[in-house]
Amino acid sequence: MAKQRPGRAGIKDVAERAGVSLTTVSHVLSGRRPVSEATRERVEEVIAELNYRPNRAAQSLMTRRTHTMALVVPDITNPFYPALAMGMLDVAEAAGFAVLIDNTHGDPAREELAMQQVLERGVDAIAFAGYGRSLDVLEPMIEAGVPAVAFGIAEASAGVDVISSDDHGGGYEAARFLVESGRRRLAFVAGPPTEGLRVGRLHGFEAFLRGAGLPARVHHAALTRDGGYAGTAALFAEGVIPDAIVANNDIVALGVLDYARRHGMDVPGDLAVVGFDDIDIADLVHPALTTVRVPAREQGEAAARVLLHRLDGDVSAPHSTVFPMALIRRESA
Amino acid sequence: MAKQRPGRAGIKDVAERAGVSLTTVSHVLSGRRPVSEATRERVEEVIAELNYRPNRAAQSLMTRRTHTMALVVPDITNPFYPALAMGMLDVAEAAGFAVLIDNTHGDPAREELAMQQVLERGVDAIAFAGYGRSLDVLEPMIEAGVPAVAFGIAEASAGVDVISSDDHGGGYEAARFLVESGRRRLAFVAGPPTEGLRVGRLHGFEAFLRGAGLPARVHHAALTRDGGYAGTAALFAEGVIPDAIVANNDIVALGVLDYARRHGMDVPGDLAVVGFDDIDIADLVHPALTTVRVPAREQGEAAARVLLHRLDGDVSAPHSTVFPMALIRRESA
DNA sequence: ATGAAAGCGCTAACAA
DNA sequence: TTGTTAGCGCTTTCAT
Repeated sequence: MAKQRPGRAGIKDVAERAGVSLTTVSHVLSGRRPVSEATRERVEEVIAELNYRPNRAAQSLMTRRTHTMALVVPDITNPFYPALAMGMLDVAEAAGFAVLIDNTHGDPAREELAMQQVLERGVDAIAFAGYGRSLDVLEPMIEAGVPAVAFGIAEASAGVDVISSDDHGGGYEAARFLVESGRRRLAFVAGPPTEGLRVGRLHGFEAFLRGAGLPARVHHAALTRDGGYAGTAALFAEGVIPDAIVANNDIVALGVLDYARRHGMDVPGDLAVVGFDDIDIADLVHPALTTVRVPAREQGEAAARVLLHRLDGDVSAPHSTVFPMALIRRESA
Repeated sequence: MAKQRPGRAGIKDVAERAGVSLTTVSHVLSGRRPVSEATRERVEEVIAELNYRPNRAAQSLMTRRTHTMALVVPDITNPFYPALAMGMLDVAEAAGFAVLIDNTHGDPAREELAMQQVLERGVDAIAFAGYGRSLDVLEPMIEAGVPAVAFGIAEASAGVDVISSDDHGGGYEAARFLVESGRRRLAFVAGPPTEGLRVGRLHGFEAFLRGAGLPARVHHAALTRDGGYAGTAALFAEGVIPDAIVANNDIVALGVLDYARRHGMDVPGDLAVVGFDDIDIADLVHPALTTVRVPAREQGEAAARVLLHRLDGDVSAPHSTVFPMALIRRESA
């Protein structure tokens, strides 16, 4: 009777074969209403026999739920995001949700496109990672009542939950660690001064040193390996020779290491180096990089959990979850 | 009149407001039947006014198409897959498809679950990457008529297209390059002999040397950094001292580099080292690793394209696409 | 060139 | 505990 793609059984087939109504079958599946043990068994038998699987499209049409969430990232190729994605996938899938990934290349136009998709497809919730820009893109989600979380922004704003890591604390700890291991002439290779995101790292670093009554030298450079090299060169060229350098991220730290190697310095003997992120390569380079780890996987898990809660009816005020960063001691400091 | 989630307009609203029938609106959207210029304009106006977006679930119910493909990978955290994913995402999205990513952790149970999902959700096509195991998991897809492509398997088999890279050629080129740059005592640190996948690299390596009348030493070790170290140690311990080592992948090559550094060898002076994959870190270590690049992004793009073709009605015999590998010359050889 | 009407496969009042 | 019935928002014959 049901036609679906030949071979695919429909709820109608099940009902017929089991000698019950559509409704009953629907209810043994959803459990939203009591069904006698005998009937349930019979139906379940038939379901197995026919290898019946409900059609999600039809379900969604009625329930307005797709059991799908979207993860929007600027660059899936940046190792931070796969780690985050894995965390999100694991908890989402465990809850029966599928995850749709969108790669925007940081392009605002594609970000908006992603939002359109979410709306059209009836995606139930969205996790958004941009490059530190504002949350305006999420406006349509809020309007449509689609639960949303954003990564990396410190403040939970109107309608969106926020997941981030404690950059300030990480910078603070890095400085503290260095000072406690005897360093006194610390410097920080930061990103361009305009870069709004991740300045917490620098601020935390400065905060500790201020408290310790030690000077904090800072050089702004590009957030690249070359930037790290150049920044270090600048630091060594002008003023006091540093005995420890904290880099804004691991890639930059690699540039610092390059400089040290090129100039025959011993790391960590002559110069201690600390990075941020704990990217995969951090423990593969030589000397292995001491770094402040940002919990990517955990953020992904948290995002999925928050979203799941919201879908479960949690309507409390938007929440901000901040993950502590952890100093990973390796060889470079 | 239409109720949807308050604020969301339905096709009915558009029809009413434009003073035409549902049918007409549907057709200006799909273009599947001529509509007078005047009507089309009016309808499009209203669509814009109401910010109308068709409901995909309803569409799918009729058309049996979700404009969604699934990408199933064993470990999204392995840098190869994000690159592949990005390629796939870019071409899929350009064609109006969304991509659902599944991370199986290489677990057969989760692989099967992914297949179930694909079936239930009516995903239109699937790209599958396993850990070199058989394609039996894809059986349900073939049965259901869902276009499927598999990565890394050389032979296109019943019902599934295949995308892979030319491991044999890569191994061959690595050996050739080394010999042409004057090396004569080449060795290969391979994975466990049981490992079916990626032996092409070794075979290609051996093939060239055989042709060149040169001996090919091989040591099997774990496919880890430590494995690379141990394999190298073994090679140096027994028999002729090699002047060039090709490692089964970059991580293993890192282990080789470790050994060289530890024993005060100059790379590439005393020992040339070549890896496989060109993972991100390859050009970040010191010395920067010469490696044979496997085209991850390209494979993802190709997969999406093949799938799109199949969905377009291409019913030719399953095809196998093999991408050439490219030797990336850096400092280690 | 346009409309009316019949579903797609399912859920959810409302009855019994 | 179970069944009847009316849609969900859209596409698609079949008429006009």
